Amino acid sequence: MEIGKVIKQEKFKGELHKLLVNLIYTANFLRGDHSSKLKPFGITPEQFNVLRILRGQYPKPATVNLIIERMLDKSSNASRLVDKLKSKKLVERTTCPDDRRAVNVIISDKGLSLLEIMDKEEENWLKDLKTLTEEEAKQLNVLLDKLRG
Amino acid sequence: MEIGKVIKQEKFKGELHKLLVNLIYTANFLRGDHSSKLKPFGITPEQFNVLRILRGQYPKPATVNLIIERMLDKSSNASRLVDKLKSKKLVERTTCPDDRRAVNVIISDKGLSLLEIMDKEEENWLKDLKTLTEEEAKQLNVLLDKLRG
DNA sequence: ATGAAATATATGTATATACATTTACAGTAA
DNA sequence: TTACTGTAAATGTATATACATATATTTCAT
Repeated sequence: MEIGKVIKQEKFKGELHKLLVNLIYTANFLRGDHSSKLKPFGITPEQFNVLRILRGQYPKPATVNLIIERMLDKSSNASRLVDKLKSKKLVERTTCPDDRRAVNVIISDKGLSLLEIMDKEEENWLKDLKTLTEEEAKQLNVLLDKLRG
Repeated sequence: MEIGKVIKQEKFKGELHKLLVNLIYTANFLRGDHSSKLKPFGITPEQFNVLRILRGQYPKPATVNLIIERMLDKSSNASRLVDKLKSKKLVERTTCPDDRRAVNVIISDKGLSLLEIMDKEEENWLKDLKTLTEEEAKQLNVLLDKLRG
């Protein structure tokens, strides 16, 4: 459905303005959707994001800095997110021997197997979202990249 | 910059998967940007959103329900947002005489003039984002609408 | 080696969010 | 009327977020 109809507000100052509204609405929509898919597994989208970053590094450790650098939402508090994941035993955290200010965070076996289960869930989620062709998705990616300048 | 480079993670399970990541990243990016533009005026993007909804209704009042229906982020607590705006004297709230469960919320003169100032700010913001042509923005809008199914 | 600046992470704290529950009222059927 | 169901908004509460600040180290200039 066209975004103007969705939010019952058809007045926009041009396509770019409409696009901002559309993007924020769509991202919230997707985040809510994603969030409810993850909920049964007891993790939030941000925690999921961190786990994936850690799996990307595995078996190398990641520092909190590396996590921040790669996170989708920079404003989240990576240190406390790691804390949460540690208390769920999904990651392990040790002080970095080379630089005692830093910490080495590594995804645990439990974390890896949780991600494996969730990979399948994500596939299903993507299937539900298959309203776009691969070509259209590609086009969207190009335009979003361009939008960020 | 291409999203894979931005988050230093080039492995995606296809364009659709990449798109989800790109959308969430881009929306966070825009929200952060918007948020910092609004900060000098002492309001958050969500409060701004509510003010705009109220201006759209003006001079008719809006109920909290109408606000929720039109908000970009449904999860926000509209009742408390209205509270915040009221304490800043940007809106007025009265119980609805026809239905004493409901409230009539209406944007105040102070709220209207704040929005007028911010309209100009938003124009500048949009100018900064003019990396897309009107045609490309239009195309993005169509694709986002399609994505939400 | 010593102190100043830079860096990595953690913490304090105010505010915001998510979600369940409550309160107050309205509509409706026996 | 009474009791039942539905609805609008407000509230309680646990958790999360934003942002400033603190702590512990490292680096670098002298």
